[in-house]
Amino acid sequence: MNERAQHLLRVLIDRYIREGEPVGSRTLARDSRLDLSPATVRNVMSDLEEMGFVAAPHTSAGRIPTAQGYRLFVDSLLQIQPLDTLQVEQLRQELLAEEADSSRLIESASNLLSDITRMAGVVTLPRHEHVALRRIDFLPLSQNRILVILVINEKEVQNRIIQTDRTFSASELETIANFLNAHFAGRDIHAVRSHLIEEMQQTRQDMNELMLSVVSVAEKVFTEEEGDDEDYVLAGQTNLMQFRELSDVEKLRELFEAFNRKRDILHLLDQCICANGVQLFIGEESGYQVLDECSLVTAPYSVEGEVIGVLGVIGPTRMAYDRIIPIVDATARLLGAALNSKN
Amino acid sequence: MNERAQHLLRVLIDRYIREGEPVGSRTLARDSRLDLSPATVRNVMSDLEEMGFVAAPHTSAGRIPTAQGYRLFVDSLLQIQPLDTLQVEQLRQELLAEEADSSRLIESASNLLSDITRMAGVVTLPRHEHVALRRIDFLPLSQNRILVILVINEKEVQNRIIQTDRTFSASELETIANFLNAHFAGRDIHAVRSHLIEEMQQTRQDMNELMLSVVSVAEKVFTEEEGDDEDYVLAGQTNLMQFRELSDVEKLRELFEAFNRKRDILHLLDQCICANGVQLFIGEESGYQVLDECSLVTAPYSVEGEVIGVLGVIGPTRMAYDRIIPIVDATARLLGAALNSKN
DNA sequence: TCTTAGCACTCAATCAAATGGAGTGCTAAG
DNA sequence: CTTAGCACTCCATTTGATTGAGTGCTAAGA
Repeated sequence: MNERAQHLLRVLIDRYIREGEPVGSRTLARDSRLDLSPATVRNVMSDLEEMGFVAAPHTSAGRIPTAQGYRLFVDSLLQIQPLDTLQVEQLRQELLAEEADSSRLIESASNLLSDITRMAGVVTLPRHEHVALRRIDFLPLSQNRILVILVINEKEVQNRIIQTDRTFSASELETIANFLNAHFAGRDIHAVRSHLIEEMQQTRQDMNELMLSVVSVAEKVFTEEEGDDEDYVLAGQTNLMQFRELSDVEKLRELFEAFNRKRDILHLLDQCICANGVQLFIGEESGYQVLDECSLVTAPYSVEGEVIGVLGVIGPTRMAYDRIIPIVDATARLLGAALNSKN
Repeated sequence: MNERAQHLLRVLIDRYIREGEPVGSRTLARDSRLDLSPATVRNVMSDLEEMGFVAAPHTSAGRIPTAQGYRLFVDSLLQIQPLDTLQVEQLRQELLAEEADSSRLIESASNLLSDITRMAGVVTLPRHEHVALRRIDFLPLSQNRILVILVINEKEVQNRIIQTDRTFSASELETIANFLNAHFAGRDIHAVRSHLIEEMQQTRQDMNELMLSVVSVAEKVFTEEEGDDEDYVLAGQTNLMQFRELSDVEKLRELFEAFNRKRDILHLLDQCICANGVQLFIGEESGYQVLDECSLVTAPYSVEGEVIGVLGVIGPTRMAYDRIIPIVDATARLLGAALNSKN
């Protein structure tokens, strides 16, 4: 595939992204500034079509890029200029607009992505490789239920209600909490759990009742912690409704249901967690039919060098990749930094 | 307006709700079982149209109900049979499917509504008339920030990060927390606040530093508490995308944006809080253009006789009111009961 | 061998006219 | 008050014609 063909492909895609209409040979010949006749361009197009980079919606329409065409485009034809510092600074301002805990930050990031790209933004919740217990508290409720308040990773609060076999008094619970806090504050929560279980087995015989209670309660708490499935925050779904190429309500519905179902999208995002930079799924590349007309631009975000999540933008395949890619990239860095600074 | 006209209107609306197509005089004459000729029916229709209960999309189409027509229909023509105990029991099961705190209950309810009606479900967060402080805890973070954990109303946990003027040590914070817990546990949070402020003014001169700290921290906490704006949980938006009458993408987009904006919808829901039972907004009645093609069926829910929120269903004006109304009604009762039992 | 002009051809989109059918309004008679 | 009859309206669908953009192919030129 020669230089000229690549150039023409680039011009075609550029124009198609801007105008949204199939590009014919005459237009392309003019746009390319190559001083070629439409006929020659047609020959080139014919080749490109054979190679699968462009396609014609019908016999007498111009050509539009295929997913494969876009792929070549972003991989080798596209030069993306990184955002200048001013823009990055603006992004940072917006992201840090409010005094924010991590979950609010995630939401901000998602909104930010959708707002500035005018497409849908998505950010996975950060996964914690090691969950350090900072503090645990119990409050008795009625009917053998206990409200457990868990502070983890310095500043994240989780609470849940657990059901126990017997009634614990307030003072009992306080004792248990004190014990756990004294012995395990700062330690990894899974380590705590296994440690407790081990301890239980070793000292089974002479275990006092308190210890037993600690274990049984802690078990409950930490087990349920496990079930904390991964998840993401989506913003700007409605932005997707203004694109001509996504104007079929039924298709749109299926797309939105996929967003609600979350599983497929999560699966895709998971794949991006190991890419060390911006990664794209263009059209059918995703492997999910609902996303056939969409592209997903993602970047992992990390704290202290460790990747803890992925964020990205979802829009029609016909999107301004050169603009979107640096935005996603920068947002990922900023989010990582923000999560870090708030430690 | 005579008996016969009412009967015909009822039959027309019944049929229109089922079939979704304008009903002509011939069909209506047959359906009504009144042994009338189409011509007679036409005369009646003409009257009904003049009175504003039905309208013809165009000259040679049948008639469809107007908002006013639906209004008369639900107010005096419709007999809704309450759900039987079996169905109610099923509802209850689903609502209580999991060990749930109140926010999860709200979500369940919303999902439940959208699932069984196949439309959109909406539930406002319960507002707390009096917010009783059960427990307050502080954890120091870096940079003069403090993590505040607030347990209110026996079992709801809120946390926020506040910024203070000076650094508080862990032990200082503990002292403050102890003070607050000892003096104010169980009291209304607003009472606590005003009490603190009052105290501050009375003892301004000889106030010790601790007391000052307590007040300044508490002020921050309780002030921000104020900003806890009302909100709702929406489910099943996508269900709305399958209705023919809502198939215009642009309109749909506006509707969804209204859902995101929340303000207008909240305003509507607020109006329902004082109705003592199911309330409807049919089509234009809502006063919001985006809802022109929609109806909103709501019911307030209450705990211990006090209304604390509203739930409802949003769908096209052409909905099976006889089925929806009792569902909304029952769900409101069940949610109230569930919130109560979990006390 | 590559490029290009020329030409026939295809196909979507648009428009106009024709047709059918569902349903109405009106009128006059029962 | 009811109803049959009739003229009329309007939508929906089909059909055919027209247009224009763009293609593929071929043969001639560089």
